[in-house]
Amino acid sequence: MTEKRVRARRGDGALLREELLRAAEELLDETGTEEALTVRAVATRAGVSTPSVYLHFADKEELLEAVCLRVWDELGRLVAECRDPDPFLRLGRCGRAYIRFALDHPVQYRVLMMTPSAGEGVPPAAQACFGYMVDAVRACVEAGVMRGEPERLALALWSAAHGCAALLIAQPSFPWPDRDAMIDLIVRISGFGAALGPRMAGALPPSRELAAALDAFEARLGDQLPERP
Amino acid sequence: MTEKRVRARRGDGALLREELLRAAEELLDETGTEEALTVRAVATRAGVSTPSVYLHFADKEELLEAVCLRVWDELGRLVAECRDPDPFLRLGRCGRAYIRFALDHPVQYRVLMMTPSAGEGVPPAAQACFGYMVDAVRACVEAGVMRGEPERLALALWSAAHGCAALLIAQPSFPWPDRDAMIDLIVRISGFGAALGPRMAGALPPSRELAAALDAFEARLGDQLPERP
DNA sequence: TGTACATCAGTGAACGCGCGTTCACTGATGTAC
DNA sequence: TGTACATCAGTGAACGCGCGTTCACTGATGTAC
Repeated sequence: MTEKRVRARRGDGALLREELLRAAEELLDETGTEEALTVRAVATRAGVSTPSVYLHFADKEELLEAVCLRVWDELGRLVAECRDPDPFLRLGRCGRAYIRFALDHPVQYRVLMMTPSAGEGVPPAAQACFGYMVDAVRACVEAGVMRGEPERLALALWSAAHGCAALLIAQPSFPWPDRDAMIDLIVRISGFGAALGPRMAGALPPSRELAAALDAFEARLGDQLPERP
Repeated sequence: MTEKRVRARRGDGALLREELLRAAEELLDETGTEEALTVRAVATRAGVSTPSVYLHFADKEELLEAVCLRVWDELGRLVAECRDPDPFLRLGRCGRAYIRFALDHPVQYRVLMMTPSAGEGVPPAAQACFGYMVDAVRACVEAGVMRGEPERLALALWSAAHGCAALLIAQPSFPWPDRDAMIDLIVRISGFGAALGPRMAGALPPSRELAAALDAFEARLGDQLPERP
C-alpha cells in the first residue's frame, strides 16, 4: 500500500480525503494502537507525501477525530436494527450488539470512549445511537417490565455494556472465562437488574428474606416458555 | 516545589525514590493527564536534575507503572474494609467504594484500567483487590441471595462498576444526571441483576408475564424493613 | 587525631530521534479567447 | 483549432520542538589506617 498514488483529476481533490481516512482506519486496525497513527504514516500508507494531509485536515487531531467518529454511524445503525417481538429480548440484543461492535473496533472505541473526550460535547451520531438505546428501554418500561425514566435506565445499562467492552479491550491479560459467556452474563444481569432494582428503591429486606422471595419468583417463572435466543 | 532539594545523606539515596513517586503523583493529580508526566517534569518537581531519575527507575515506563500500581494497595484496603452485617448490603458498599475511589484517582485509574495493559499479567495487588470482591460475592451466594460461581459473578459486577467509573471519568461532557444518584442506580441494578439474572438462565418468559411476576415480587417485599443506607 | 581514599548522591551538557507543521515550489489540466 | 493562463493537486526540504536517554563529571562524606 506504499505505492505511489496517481493524482486525482481536476475537480476530484476531495477523493484524497476519503483515501486518507481509509488508510488511517487500516493503520488502527492493523497496529491496534492510535500511537501508530502519525501524519507521516497515514500519508505514506495512502501513497502520498506528508504535507498533502494538510490539504484536507487542519491538524492531526482533526484527522484522528474524523476516523473515530465514523464508527458511531455504524454502531447506531447496528443498534437501531436490533429487532425482536419482545421488548426485553430486543434490549438484550441491543446490548450484545453494542459490546460485540466495540470489540470489533477496539482502537476506535478506546479513543472515543476511554480517553478524555477529544472533541467537546457529544457528537450527533453518538446522540442518535444513545437515542436508539433509550427507545429500546422505553419499550420495556411501557411493557411494564421496567420502571423509571428511560433515559436514566438507558444510561445505567449503557455503562454496564461499556464496562464489559472496556475491560475486555483494555485487560486482555486478565483471566477471563469464555468471552461470549461473559458478555451474555453481563447483559442478563443488567437487564434483570434494571427490571428489579428500581422496584426495590425504597426499602431493602435482609438477604435471608430476599433470597426466599427470589426463590419463590423463580419457582413461579422457572419452568416456562422458550429457550432464550 | 521547584526548590532545590538538599542531597540525601550517605546511606539514604533511596529517599529520592519516594520523593520522585510523590512528585509524579502530584503531577498526575494536578494536570489530570499522564501526558504531563515527563521525566523532566518529575525531576524538576522533586527539585532534582533530570538524570537523577535514572538512579532509581530504569526508564520512564517503570516510573509511571510504579506510580499507578500504588493505588491498587489503597483500593484493596478500601474494599476489604467494607463491612455490613448483611452480605448483600456489604457488596453494595464495596461497589460504591470502588467507584468512588476510581473517581478520586481518575488519572491512575485510567492508566491502569483504560489503556492497553502496560505491564504483562495482573499485578498481585490487583489480584488481592479482586479477591476481596470475590469474597463479598461469595458471602451473597452462601446466603442464597445469589447463585453461580462467585468468580464469574464478581467479574460481571466488577465490569459494571468499572463501566460506571470509566464513563464518568472519560466522558464528563455527557449529560449526566446527578452523579451520586447514578452510582447508586448502577450498584443497585448490578446487585439485583446478579441476584435475579442467573436464576433465569434457562428460560425467559415474555415481558408481559415477567412484568406480572415482578409486580408480585414487589408486593411481597415492597413495604418492608429499613431504609437502605 | 589527622589524612588519603573509596564510595555514594547527584549533575551539566549534549545526543539523536520522531514528530507536527510550514513554505515556496512544480507540473498537470481545464478554460477563456 | 491553437495558445496563454489561472487554478488546482500535490511535493521536497526543512524547521523547531520536546522528549527519553547517556556519559563523563563533581563534590560531599564516611571509613581505614
